[in-house]
This record gives sequence, structure tokens and C-alpha cells, in this order.
Amino acid sequence: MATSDRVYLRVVEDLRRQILDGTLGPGAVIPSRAQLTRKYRVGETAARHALRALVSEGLIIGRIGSGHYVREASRLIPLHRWRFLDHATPFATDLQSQGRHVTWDWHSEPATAGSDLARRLGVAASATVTRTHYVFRGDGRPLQLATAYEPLGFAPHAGAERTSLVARMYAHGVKITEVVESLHTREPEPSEREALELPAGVHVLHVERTHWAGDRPVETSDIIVPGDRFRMVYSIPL
Amino acid sequence: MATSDRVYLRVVEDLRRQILDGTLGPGAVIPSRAQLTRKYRVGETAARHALRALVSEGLIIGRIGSGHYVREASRLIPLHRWRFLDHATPFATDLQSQGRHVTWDWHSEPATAGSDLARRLGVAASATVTRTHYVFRGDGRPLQLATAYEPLGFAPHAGAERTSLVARMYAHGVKITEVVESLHTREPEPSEREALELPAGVHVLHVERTHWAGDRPVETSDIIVPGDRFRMVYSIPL
DNA sequence: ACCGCGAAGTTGGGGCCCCAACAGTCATCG
DNA sequence: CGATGACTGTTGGGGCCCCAACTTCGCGGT
Repeated sequence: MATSDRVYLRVVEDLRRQILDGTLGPGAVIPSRAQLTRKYRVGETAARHALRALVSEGLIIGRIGSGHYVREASRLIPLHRWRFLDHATPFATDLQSQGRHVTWDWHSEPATAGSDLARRLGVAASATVTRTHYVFRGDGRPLQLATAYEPLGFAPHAGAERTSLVARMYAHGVKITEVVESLHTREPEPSEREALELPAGVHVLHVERTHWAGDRPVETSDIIVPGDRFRMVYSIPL
Repeated sequence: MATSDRVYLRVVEDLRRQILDGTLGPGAVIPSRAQLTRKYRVGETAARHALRALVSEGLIIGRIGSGHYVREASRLIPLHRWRFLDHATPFATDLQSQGRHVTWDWHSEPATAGSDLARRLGVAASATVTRTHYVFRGDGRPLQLATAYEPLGFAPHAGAERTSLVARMYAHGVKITEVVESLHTREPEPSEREALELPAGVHVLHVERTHWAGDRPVETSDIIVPGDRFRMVYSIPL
């Protein structure tokens, strides 16, 4: 039947219904633990369970010392993959074209590939690659983490013009012929959760992007965005 | 510092480390609540919290009456989006080309569009569309849910050959020029959790796919796959 | 009119207990 | 020898309590 015999689910289902049908709009206050125990005549544990479940569903958030509130139906920002491949920072360009202000900083350093990366880049595990970390911010919040790996020699000269990867590679005589993105969802790692200021229960979208020149991978990167804020848009003409 | 002052995190961190570095391999049994309280000298609540956290991270699963076990590092099955667009069921073809056996069943019915769908299909909210539900199975497990919506008139004739959507539309004089996929991650709805037999804490990948003929959408579908089993692969030549 | 302080309410971590449903194991019975 | 049943251990739901850290709000004083 609909109303389960697990007591906390009764509470969850009722609150969820109210949130989804708009009775409790975005920002509305959810009854506190104490109020729930009285209202639904359940124990404190059940009330807790219910709240926790709704939090991990992403429907509400808890503000410690204050209360639980209905999460704003965070509009998912579309990221138009490879619409802006000819820009130095496709991500920032995409968001700027949507009228948002995006800033970022990055730093590069040499690193040894390791087995995983060696496979992706087609180099020896002991090879040295250039690793570049990016952090993108907008509206004062962190939006995207990216880590790019390239074999040595293609790194942008200090103070060089900011051009797209494709253009930069071309200048080195490497013609990029294909871009492949492999995308999955997962729980953020602790460092990512911190860097992206993710609330509990939010997953990330993890894109592994590889640029190919013929059958040789020439760049690969890991792109991490909060799953509750973005959607990826892919488009192909037939 | 690394070891937090939240007691249960000490347990989580220690177990997580052991799982990630292989000390506890896939299938290995995690100490029970009682054992954890003794081993880490914490209360039962903290032990519970730790176990629950690891479950929701997807690292372990709990089998009631038996114990908690390290989850096999479920290899993510690649789905090559639009590599098999010229097949009746790209999903099944893709998996079959990877040596898996996939079965599916579906049923069609008329339905009124509603506001959301009306926007996606560019029709009136009161318009009638053909809705087709698909359930794909493989290895005895449900793998994918899909719901396709088309304006009336294009539905396959009963007993007609199974051809791709593109070919079928073409036979109706509609030339599909573009395919757009919008992808995001979210918590599964209860019905999806049941249909896909999803363990707790697993998200789904939700693909909204729309076929365009010029500037007119002619088909749209919602494709739901378990986030812990699949990755989406997109590729474009430059 | 404004500031500061304290009381009350709230979340989240933690403790300890009870119980039902289920899984294994092992001994006993036909 | 095989089936059955009792016993033990485990998870997951639930109850109730204590406490620290934090927010809110109202009262009193300047």
C-alpha cells in the first residue's frame, strides 16, 4: 500500500507530497523534530529519520540552530558541451553567454602520470605530464573543478595569449581530430565536497574528456560539477 | 587535521581507507555494529552512523540478517550515445556489441501532453501524444527505463518492421536533422527505484533526448539508467 | 532609536535500549 | 543420510535521553 508501515515513511511521504505539490514552497520552514513528534505522533528517532531522508533526497536542507527549509528548486544550469571548444575556457564562455559572471584561477605543475592516467594518455606510468588545476567561481560560489593533463611540451608559454586547446595544439603541429567525453555520476570525494561547498546528499557529474589527434590522445581532463546545479547538453547534427 | 573530532568519522575514515587501499577487498565482510563498538571503543550510535555513511557513499552494502560487505567496484558500462542511432533500440545494440544479452519489453498508449512535455515537444498542453514505455533488462537485472513521446501519426504500425526512429520518421517524410541530449543526475523517484531495483544511495542518470526536424521537435524521451552501473560516452569529430 | 544580552528553540553528534525480520550454523530426529 | 528446527548473530526501525553549537527573538537599558 501507499502508506508504509515504517512509521518514518509516513512522515516522509506526507512532507514530500506537500513539497512537490507546492503546499510547502521553496524556503518554507519544515516542522522541527519536536513539532513532528507531536504532529505525527511518532518518536524522536522516526522524526529524525524522516528529516534525514528528505535531506538526502535533496528536497530540504537543515540549517543548524535554525531549522529545516524547503530547498529552492535549483534550476539546472545547462552546460553546452563543445559549443565553445574554440575558446580558452569553454565553461566560462558558456556561462558568460548566459549572462553570468565567472572567474577562475588555475595553476600548473609537473606530475608523474600513474597507471590510470597512463592508460588514458597512452604514455608510460612513469612519464611526466603537465597537470593544471582549475577552479571556476560564479555568483561567489565555486562551480566547477577541472584538472587537465598534457604530455610535456605543449604547456602554454608563460604570459602567452589565452587560446583554445585546439588552437594551441595546432600551433605545435598537432591537429586535434576528435573529442570524447565519458560522463558518470558519483558521490563527491571529501576534497571535492569541500572545494565545491557541496551540501550532503549532492552528487557530482564527473566528465573525463580526452582530446585525440588521430589515434593518439594528446590531452585528458577530469571535470567535476555539482549535480544539483548543472545539466550537460550534447547536440549533434545528423 | 585528518582525524576529525566527530567520533563516527574516525570509524568511517579508517574503514574507507582499508576499502580503497584494498585491505578490505570486494566482498569482504565489514565488522558488525557490536564489533565496531568494541574495536573502536565508540557507542552503538556512532557505529551505526559510520556504517550508514559508508552505505550511502556506495562503498559497502548491508544485507539484513547477515552483515555489511564491501561493494564490488562495479565497472561502469559505457553507453556510446548516438553510435547506434540507426538502430531500433540503440541501447540494446550497444550492450549487445559489448557481448551482453539484453531483452526488453514496451507498450504504447495515448496520453495528454501536459505543460512540461508541451514545452519539449512544442505542442499544446492539451495535445494527445503517443507515449511508449520501455524496460530493458540484462543479466537478469533491469538496466534502463525509457519513455518516448511522439505526436500522433508516427507510431509504428502494429507488426511493422523494427526500424530506427530516424528511418521511421523519414518514411513519414520527416527528416531528422539534429539530436539533443540534456543529461543530469538526481535521486531516483520511488517508482524508478523499484523498477530498477536500486540500492539506497544510488543516483540515476536522466537523459532528456529530443529529435529535431529543422526547428521542430518531433520526438522526445526520458531515459533513466542507474548511476552506479553506466557511464555515458559522447564523441565528436572536429 | 538602537544595541547587547540572555533565554528559548533547533540541529546534529552521541549514548543506550528494545524488537522484528532474516541468515547461518549446528544438533537432533525421522 | 537428509530434513528440520532451535539458537545465535546481524541489520534496520524505533524509542528516549543528554549535550554542544548555533539562531532567533524579545526585553531591558542606554
